[in-house]
Amino acid sequence: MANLNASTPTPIDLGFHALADGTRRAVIQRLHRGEAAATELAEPFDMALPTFLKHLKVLEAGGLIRTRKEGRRRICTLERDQLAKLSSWINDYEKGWENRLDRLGAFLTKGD
Amino acid sequence: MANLNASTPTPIDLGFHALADGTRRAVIQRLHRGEAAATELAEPFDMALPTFLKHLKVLEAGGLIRTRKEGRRRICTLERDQLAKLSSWINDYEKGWENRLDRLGAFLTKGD
DNA sequence: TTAATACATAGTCAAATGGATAAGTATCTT
DNA sequence: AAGATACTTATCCATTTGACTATGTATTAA
Repeated sequence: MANLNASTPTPIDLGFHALADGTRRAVIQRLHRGEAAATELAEPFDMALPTFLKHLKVLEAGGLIRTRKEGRRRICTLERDQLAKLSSWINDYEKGWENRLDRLGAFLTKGD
Repeated sequence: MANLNASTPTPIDLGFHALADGTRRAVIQRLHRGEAAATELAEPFDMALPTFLKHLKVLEAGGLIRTRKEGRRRICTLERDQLAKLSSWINDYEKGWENRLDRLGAFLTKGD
C-alpha cells in the first residue's frame, strides 16, 4: 500500500538529504572556492555524467546550490543561506523559533 | 546491474540522512529536554510502532542518539557530539581540517 | 501465575535513490 | 556547414527507504 500520510518533503528534509552523500558534499566543498560549470564539477568523479547531473539536481532541490545557463554551460553557485539554515537547525534547538521564522519568511516574501 | 562501486556509507552520510526526516528531527528536539523511552517518544506520532522503532535505529546508526535497555524499556539519549560534528561539517568549510581532526580524534581515543 | 506492557523480529509492499546506457538538443569552434 | 562540446532527456535496473501487519519475547504488575 502507498503511504497515505505522504506529504511533500519540506525544504529542510531536502536540504539534509542533499548533504547525506559524499559526492554532493564534495561539490559543496568545491563551490566554496567559487562557481563552476557542471562538467568541470563532474570531472573528479568516476561516474557517468547523467548520474552526476542528478546529484546537482538534488543539491538544487535542497536549496544548496543555484544554477543558471550561460551559453551551453550550466553554472552552479553555492547557496550559503541554506547551509546556514541547516546549521542553525542543528544548533538552535529552541525549535519554536524555526517555525516562527519560517512563517515570518513566508509573510515577507508572499508578494513574489 | 548492482553498483560495483558501492561502499558503506560514512558516519557523516548516516548522520545527515538521519536528519533528513521530520519525525526523526522531532525526536531530536524532544531529546534536547532529556532522555526518554521508545514508546514515550513514539506517542505523538500517528505511525505503527515498528515503523517508529526503525526511525530510532536510523538515528542510532547516524550516531545522533544512544540507547540502552532498562528492564523492558529502551531509553534513548541525545548524542550532542554528533550533532556538533554535523554542524561543523557545514560551517568549517576548510574541509582539510575535517580529516585532520578525525585523525586526531582517532589518535586520542585509540586506547579505548 | 497470569495478564498486560514494551519492545523485537519477520515479512510484504510501493516509491524513491543512485547507478547505468542511449539518444537528443543546443551552442560554440573551425 | 560540420564537428565538437556541454548538457538534457528518456529509460532501465538493483537497492534502500518508510510504511504496514502479524507474531514472538522479555519484563513488570496484579
